[in-house]
Amino acid sequence: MITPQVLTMTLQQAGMRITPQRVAICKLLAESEEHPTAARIFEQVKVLFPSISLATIYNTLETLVNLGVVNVLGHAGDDQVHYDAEVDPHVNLACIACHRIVDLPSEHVTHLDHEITAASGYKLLGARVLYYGLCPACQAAGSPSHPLRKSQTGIQ
Amino acid sequence: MITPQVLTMTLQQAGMRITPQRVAICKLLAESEEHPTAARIFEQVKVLFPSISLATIYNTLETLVNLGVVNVLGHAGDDQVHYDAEVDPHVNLACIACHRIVDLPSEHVTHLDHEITAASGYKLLGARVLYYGLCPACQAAGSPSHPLRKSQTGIQ
DNA sequence: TAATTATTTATAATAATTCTAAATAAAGAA
DNA sequence: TTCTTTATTTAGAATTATTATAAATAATTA
Repeated sequence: MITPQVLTMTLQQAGMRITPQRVAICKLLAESEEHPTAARIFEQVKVLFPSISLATIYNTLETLVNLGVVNVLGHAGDDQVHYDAEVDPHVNLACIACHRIVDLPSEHVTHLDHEITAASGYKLLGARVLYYGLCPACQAAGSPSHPLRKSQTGIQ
Repeated sequence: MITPQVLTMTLQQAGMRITPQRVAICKLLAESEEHPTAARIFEQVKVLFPSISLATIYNTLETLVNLGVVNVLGHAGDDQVHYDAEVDPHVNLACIACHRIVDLPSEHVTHLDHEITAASGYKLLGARVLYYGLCPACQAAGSPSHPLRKSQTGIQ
């Protein structure tokens, strides 16, 4: 579990100013259970800062990603990039029916970093581990028939 | 290593017609060492089929993804979605400097499916396992200074 | 305080992807 | 084969997430 403070402190240590907008974005990212998109963050921060601009959201996200404290999950069926403030190794599980993404601790994923580093010689900066499928609830509601239609998956 | 035949047979078994355009796209996907984008596939297939449309590329990719024989890696620093015809468990490694993506076999990743299925109850349909960092060559050429600037990463 | 610099905002621009409708090709029946 | 029906492709328009730009604002320093 990451705290809002870690995010804001990271910005500060990178020489950036701690503005109220950035604090709000960091707080939302750290405390959100979902894996928000820029648009979702925008509409939530807008409640506190009605004049905030989408550009500020994108700028701050980009900075946090580049500093390595936020990961990018990519699209998850809605044409929007999802972000994850939890950068410790874990699996993200997206349901293609209800479009929710949940976190899953994983014994194997915790070892991946070292395995990859040792085998490849890469200097790792981030990861995007997203599995997709049908969650138990959506399976019970009736799984999609094959061949799958676009509206049924949407993972891109 | 997947073969072009597996892809075309999958289309056939799903009740779709085997057109020359689809065969060409399947062949390219299966034989490509890179992890191509729709635009890249388009320009390569265009050599054989000068009249092919981008819409055909997108339609075929969408179908193959929905049938589970092609995975979506998402953006890799170039604002374009990358595809991977290798759906057996492996790690995709993207270099944020040279923007190349390579495959990496992984002992841990091969076990992830079962671990996730057992722990979550999800019915898994696909995965997106992309790690990003600096490849050995780009490390030697000089790693980016912190804080990272946008043009240096580009993973989104 | 004034001067400087970083940040935010609003809006325009970009471009990947999707949609639409007409044209074309394939499959099956007679 | 030819006719009929259906699937597919094409070209181009439409959509929309994201990025870029420039003016306005806020923070910082002296």
